[in-house]
Amino acid sequence: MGRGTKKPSVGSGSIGRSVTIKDLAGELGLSITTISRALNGYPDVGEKTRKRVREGAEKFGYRPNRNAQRLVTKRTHNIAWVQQDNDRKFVDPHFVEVMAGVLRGARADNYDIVLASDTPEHEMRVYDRFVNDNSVDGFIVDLPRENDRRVSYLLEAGRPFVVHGRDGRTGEYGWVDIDNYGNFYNLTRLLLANGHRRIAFINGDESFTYALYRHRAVVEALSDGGYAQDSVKIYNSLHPMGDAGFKLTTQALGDPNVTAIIYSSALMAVEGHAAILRGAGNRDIAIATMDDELHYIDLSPFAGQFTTVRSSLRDAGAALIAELIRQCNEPGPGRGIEIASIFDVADGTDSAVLKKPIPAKRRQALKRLLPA
Amino acid sequence: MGRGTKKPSVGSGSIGRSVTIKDLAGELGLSITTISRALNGYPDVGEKTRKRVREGAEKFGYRPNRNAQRLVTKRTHNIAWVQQDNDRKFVDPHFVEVMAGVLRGARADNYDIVLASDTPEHEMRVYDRFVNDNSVDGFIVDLPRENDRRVSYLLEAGRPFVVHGRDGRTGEYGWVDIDNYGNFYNLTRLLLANGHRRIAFINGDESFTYALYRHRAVVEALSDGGYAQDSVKIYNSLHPMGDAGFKLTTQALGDPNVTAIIYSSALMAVEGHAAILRGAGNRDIAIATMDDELHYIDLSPFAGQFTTVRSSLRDAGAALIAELIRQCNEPGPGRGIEIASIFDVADGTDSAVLKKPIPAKRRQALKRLLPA
DNA sequence: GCGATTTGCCAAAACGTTTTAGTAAGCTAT
DNA sequence: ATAGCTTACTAAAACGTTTTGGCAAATCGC
Repeated sequence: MGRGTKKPSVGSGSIGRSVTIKDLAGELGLSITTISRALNGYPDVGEKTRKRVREGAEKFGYRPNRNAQRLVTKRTHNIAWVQQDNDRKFVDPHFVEVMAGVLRGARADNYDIVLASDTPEHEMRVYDRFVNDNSVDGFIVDLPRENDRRVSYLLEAGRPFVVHGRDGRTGEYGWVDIDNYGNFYNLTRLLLANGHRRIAFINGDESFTYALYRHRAVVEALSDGGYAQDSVKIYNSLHPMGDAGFKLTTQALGDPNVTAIIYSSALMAVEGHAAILRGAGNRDIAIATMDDELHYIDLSPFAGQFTTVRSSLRDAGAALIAELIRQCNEPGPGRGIEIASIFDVADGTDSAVLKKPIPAKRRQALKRLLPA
Repeated sequence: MGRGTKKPSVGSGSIGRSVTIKDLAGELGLSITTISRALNGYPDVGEKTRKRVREGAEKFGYRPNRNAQRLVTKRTHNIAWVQQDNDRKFVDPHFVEVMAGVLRGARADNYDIVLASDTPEHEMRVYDRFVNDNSVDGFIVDLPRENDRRVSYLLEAGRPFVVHGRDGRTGEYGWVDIDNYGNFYNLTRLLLANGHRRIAFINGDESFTYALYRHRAVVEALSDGGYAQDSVKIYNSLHPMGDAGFKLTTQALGDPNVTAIIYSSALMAVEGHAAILRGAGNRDIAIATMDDELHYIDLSPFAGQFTTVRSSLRDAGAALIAELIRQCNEPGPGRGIEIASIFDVADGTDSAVLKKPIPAKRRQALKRLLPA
């Protein structure tokens, strides 16, 4: 018995059933317990036996069935990442960059990413499914809004998750973010200090916190410096990519007094630059932009021309998955991680103002969630 | 017995173990067989009972453990998609668009996408892992090269897979592709017929078949029409995004006789357009480009100005997953699916030439793999 | 040389489903 | 009334691992 109790696998074998731990145990004359414990590094296996098992596994092509492992260990080594299937903006190209970092980090710890999408109305049922069907260990949450329902849900469900960005709530949860407020506060101060009195700010969709905080930062930099609120005019690109930079820049240039434009994304800055060349080639417009180090938008030709705040989205992705895996391994609340940003000011720009700290009361509003 | 043989779940319950089929069976006074068969639509369950089970499942929040299901059914409803972690070009932004289509299609059939990456040297070990550990039902293969090793491997392994693009081999495998050859053959003919005698072609990385076939098409359109081979100069952007369009366009404009530029991607066309405005604003350069309907590059402002060949990458993604799921359900060889493309010629362009078919011998070379 | 400890291995239970192979009860036709 | 059929349910096996608890042999201390 044992051998022969089962129909022999059909045909060429390439598609036949795979070799199981029982097969390997049979071949090596060992128990399945020993195979399992040998392969999983338990100390109660002799070194000779362990070697024999390793070689046998290699020779017979034994690969543990992932589903059986998951069933018993209750760990899947899978992380869910749910995208909104929104007709206007399905997935942001910035997402690709974050994902590159996430995938690289995941690989190091043998995790995979499970991607799914649903419409905004039904988005939560995907979380519900993943929370309840034991198919993932944790979640990545993207593009948070204030008091994001996904965060509330996952906090309630008690599952590991990390947010890329902050959702503004008080209380502990895992996030990875840059200092959106500080960066745009400083960018605004910098332009003002350099004499710009009419600035356009081409921001993203302010229903997302990253854009909301940037907006607040710009407004508060004005009031803190005693400048008129109409020193900055804010344009929003709800669809933050595409020709938005081009169109909104053209619109902004309609005001002949504008001398500087701040962009929320390098993608828009590059398009905006084209619009400036086309529509206002004779005007000298200063460009300041967030630079997420999108690998497919090379800003190097504009070095010295644009003022940039640089922070790698790929690094953010790596930090996201690292924190998430940490949460999967050690129970307890999630941690917040702030990623550094680096200023590169355009040639001829006086950057002395950057050395002055942002007023404490201002910082506090958004810093309160930072780890101690 | 039944009730009480198990420790009650601890505390608040939110993080407690989830309700199993056995729990539900106990609550409803039915066997687990009946629960399973009721929920899975088997006919040998009374309608009253089925209703009671459905409502009970809802009430107690029963969700089948996915890993247990997968273990016994040997179907995961997961599809693997492996990305190359290549420092230069991790993931192409076009990828996002395809993924949007794939995710939407996957959702309809309750599939999820499992994403992983590895370096080019180790790429195959990821396929090896997925082929052998029972964690996915099939594969999506991206950006094929000629005689792609991934295709060879999966064909050998006998696993369902679909290639986005063709790898040039004879023999049956699943793919979804546009007619790269035909589209660029026609684009070239069109420009030649409209009097352009010096054309720049800004192509992608020709180690990928999509770009290779486009190159061949352009060359053969010249020879078929009896034009000198130097009527077209080909530039390659190994890194097909970013400022490549800008730089290569600037380079192409160095030849004062150039009157038309063909782009392999709208992303480059838009950048190239900026370069033309900047560097050759006074010259009249015709632009023709592939338009993949990238949602974040809106070409509508250029309607009538650019000649485009349009085909939705999102639709391609939907076709990819549909064919893959078909393969998972019915054994047998994969099918090839060609996605339609639509020409929109720039205002004032004579498009009569497009009505003439491509010479049969030309078509044949690339058509041989099409389904009958 | 003998009891205690350590080493190296294993049988069986458990994980949570689906599927197989029934069976008992209720009908139907004669 | 009974053989046969249908309906509605179920016990038990199976999927392929990990983990628990144990046990025999080898080693150690003295």
